[in-house]
Amino acid sequence: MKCSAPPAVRGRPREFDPDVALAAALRVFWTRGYEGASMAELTEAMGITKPSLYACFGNKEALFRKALDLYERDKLAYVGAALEAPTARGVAERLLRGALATHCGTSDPHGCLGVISTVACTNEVESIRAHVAARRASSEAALVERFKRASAEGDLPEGIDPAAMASCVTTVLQGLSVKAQDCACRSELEGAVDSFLSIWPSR
Amino acid sequence: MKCSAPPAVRGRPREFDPDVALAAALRVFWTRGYEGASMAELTEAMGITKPSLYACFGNKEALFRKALDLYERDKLAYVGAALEAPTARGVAERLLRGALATHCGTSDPHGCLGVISTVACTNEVESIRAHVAARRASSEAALVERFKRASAEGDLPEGIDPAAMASCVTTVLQGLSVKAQDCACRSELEGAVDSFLSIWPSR
DNA sequence: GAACCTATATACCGCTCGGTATGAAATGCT
DNA sequence: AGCATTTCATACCGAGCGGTATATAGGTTC
Repeated sequence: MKCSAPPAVRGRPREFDPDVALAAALRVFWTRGYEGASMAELTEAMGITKPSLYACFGNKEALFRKALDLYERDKLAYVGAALEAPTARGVAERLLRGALATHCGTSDPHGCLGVISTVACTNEVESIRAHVAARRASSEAALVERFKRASAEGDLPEGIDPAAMASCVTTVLQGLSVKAQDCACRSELEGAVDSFLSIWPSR
Repeated sequence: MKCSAPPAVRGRPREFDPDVALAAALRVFWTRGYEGASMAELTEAMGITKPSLYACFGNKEALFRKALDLYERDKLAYVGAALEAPTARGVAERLLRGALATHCGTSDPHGCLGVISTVACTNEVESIRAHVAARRASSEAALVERFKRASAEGDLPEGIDPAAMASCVTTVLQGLSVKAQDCACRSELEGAVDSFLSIWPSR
């Protein structure tokens, strides 16, 4: 088997890099939401024409799903890393600070693409909502497991229900995403995060 | 001056009740968001035709603003009432429980119309975002003042910044609105609220 | 070079969007 | 009765939407 080196493509070679184009599409979806992003805006940002987009990515929904994959892989990596913090409080702090950095930074659009998609998508694109909801559910389930472990390790006070506490943390995370979209000032959100962490129950 | 009793309207009388129609429009906006609500869906839900809608309410944006007024008057009354609770914790609890009842009930659409409008509105309808943001800002400012008073009264621990704590509470509120839209199960959100209140700093 | 394959560019499709012109129907005023 | 005025119902408007047909340009393989 010698199928490597030059991919040996037949026909005219593609003039754009799909990864670069997908990253550009992600920024548009992140800024406008799924329905707010028009094909015209997408193609312009990606620097390609509509037939090229459809040939390479399928259709708008398939493009969005690929963008969502990229988003979770690149921008939501902090979530997985946060779960490995040694204490429950450390997990919460990494999650909240990571959300602050990701959704309220200077180089990327503000807010969370998942939240935007969940809140904004209506009518026909319910499949996207379901897709995003499923991912979030699995992410929250992992946090619940992590907090159950923390509870067993005596890392959370006995009166605290791990699952409810995980739900509380994700609630704050999603609230931060909403506020990041219109407040624009990171300092206020940092205050909210600091407050939440300051009332975190000590073991 | 005898200008009362019969309004003495000239011309063909209107065949629908604007208040009822506006309430129906509110439900549509609440469910679909501003951009997701089409004029066809609105007119059908309101039981009137498009010319009647435009004659009575102006245009889609004006209709939305009137619906937003109705929403805040009818559905967000608990916010003002919450501020009159005797303690800061009581204020927070009334706000959170009120949000739960309003955004996660059985008779109304789930989620918060303000959050939906902020997150979903893109492009041209930025004026609506600004309008909603201004209202939320004034609401949050009132909460900050209330917490400052609580702090002065020794109702909040000294290490807690009232403004940051207010921001934290509104963050949770908005997070609840997001979760209410896709989780559907109120019990989980009650757990999040209970957790938050259970870690509330005692004076 | 010829055959073949694939990406590009342009123009176009049907559809839905928010918004409106037009004429008929229903009331109060005189 | 007849007129003025306002609402109602139907049909329509231009614009933008997601998606595509067609033809040309740019490559590899033989």
